[in-house]
Amino acid sequence: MAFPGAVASPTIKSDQARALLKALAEPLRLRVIEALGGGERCVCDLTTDLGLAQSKLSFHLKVLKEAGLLADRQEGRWIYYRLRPEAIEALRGWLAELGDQCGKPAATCK
Amino acid sequence: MAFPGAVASPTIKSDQARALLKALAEPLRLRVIEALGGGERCVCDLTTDLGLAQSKLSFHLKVLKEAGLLADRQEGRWIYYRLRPEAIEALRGWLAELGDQCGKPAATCK
DNA sequence: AACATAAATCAACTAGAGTTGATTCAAGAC
DNA sequence: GTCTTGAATCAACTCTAGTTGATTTATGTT
Repeated sequence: MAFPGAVASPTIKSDQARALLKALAEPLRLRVIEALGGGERCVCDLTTDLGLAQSKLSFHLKVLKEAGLLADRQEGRWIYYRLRPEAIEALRGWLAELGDQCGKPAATCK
Repeated sequence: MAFPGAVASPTIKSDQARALLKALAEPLRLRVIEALGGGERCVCDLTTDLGLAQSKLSFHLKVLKEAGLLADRQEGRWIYYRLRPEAIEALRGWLAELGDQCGKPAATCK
């Protein structure tokens, strides 16, 4: 579980952020994310939409899900994946903190 | 050059975003970024601060620089690296767009 | 000039991430 | 029950990213 007991998520840890970054930093996975931007889709549709081998897509969906970026849902024999915008928002928050580190009253910060 | 002719940067492309994500998604590189959060430092200080082999650090600094996250400056025989907060900000902006895709009047978005 | 030091680069190696095709598992359909 | 289909899993392989130690380049010192 990527966000154990997380509801909103003002702060995530460095490790969680890294998992999100790593998951997003892959061309195919980014295409999957973008494809799911338009809404929930089943794996079968995604394979044809993106023109990917089934096992390949399955591998990347697993990575994205484990990072917390996707959620899934079963309906009959189809499995639907959808984006978890909270994850992206959490990453944005983390980046904001990272950016704010400098600009603080730090010693050598000029 | 990571941001050709970029000044602020309301919008970066998917490829640039991926380069940033990939660069940040590495434990050592994240440590470098955090170390530079306190301000500009020379390579020699970073090696001792982070306890890294020189060539190893040099490799990662190059990746970070090519992604646009760092800038460097020479002073005598020392080379100082500093954070480029614009890059982080650009990534945040890109993530915001990504998150906004859903929530739009898209067809199957429920 | 010779020497010393900071940092980048290179070649050889290692390890991890992604791919491939086959197999397995589960949920209908018949 | 058997058959079909959607999706996950697995083992073998490939490829890329990162590591290592040595070398090179550049700057400054003596």
